[in-house]
Amino acid sequence: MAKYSAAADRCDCAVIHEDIVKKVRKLMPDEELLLNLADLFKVFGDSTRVRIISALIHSEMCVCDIAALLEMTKSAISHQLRELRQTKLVKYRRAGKVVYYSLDDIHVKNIFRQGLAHVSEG
Amino acid sequence: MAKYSAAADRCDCAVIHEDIVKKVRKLMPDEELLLNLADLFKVFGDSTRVRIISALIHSEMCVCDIAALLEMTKSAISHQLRELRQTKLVKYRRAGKVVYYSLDDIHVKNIFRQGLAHVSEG
DNA sequence: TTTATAGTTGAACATATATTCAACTATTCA
DNA sequence: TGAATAGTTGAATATATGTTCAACTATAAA
Repeated sequence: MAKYSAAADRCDCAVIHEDIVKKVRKLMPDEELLLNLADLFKVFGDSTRVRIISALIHSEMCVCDIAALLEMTKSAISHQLRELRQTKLVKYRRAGKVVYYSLDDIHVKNIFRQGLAHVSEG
Repeated sequence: MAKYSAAADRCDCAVIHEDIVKKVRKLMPDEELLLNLADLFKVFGDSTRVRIISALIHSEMCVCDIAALLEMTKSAISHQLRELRQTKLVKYRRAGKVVYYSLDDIHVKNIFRQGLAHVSEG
């Protein structure tokens, strides 16, 4: 997410409510934390990955089974699992030729369910 | 998110654990719901939008103030606010020339905080 | 009406990213 | 050892998307 570094070292308008801007600036989390937060949600923001997570909530699964379940190639699934691994949302164990993936975070389910509650009511 | 429709009408491997695949398939939410879920998280998955949400948690703000706070142009902010409007995560009211935005969903704060808890612990 | 400011919008551009394809590694079994 | 299967990986491709730019609307004040 390297944003365009050009131009935006100053906004193109006056601050209308300086007091509010100052107040909010103090209350907001660090820039870096918000970047990490956006990156976290970005991982959830893809239908393939969401479906993988949605599956792993119910059971540990191997790559082949996930591919069959989602009707996609092993390669496509494997690429997405790598992203989920790198962001530490899933863990894996190898048993012979088979690699089993499962959720690796207490927050994953909560974040997932919270989002699900939102879109379910919508 | 129109995925590549090509080829993927069948996975390129055998199902190893048919019982698990069948069981998980039954437990998973509808395809459409998961698509909506991914779209929801996608909105949170951008640093600019996350920063906007993070600001609006603390106070209603006008476009100019948000632009000043985030050191970005009004146009860039306005484009993102439109996305947040379309997904019904923010609402707005006009007062003269000024348009004030605020959060428009009980879930937004919860989803945000849940994610924040995750990245804060790391 | 004229001017100024707040905000919006569409197109263009640059960048990010998901899937495909082919080639590869790892493990099991004969 | 050789064949078969599970899974991974890098490059290429297609697509999605965030910011910029310029032009626009809306409102207020002179």
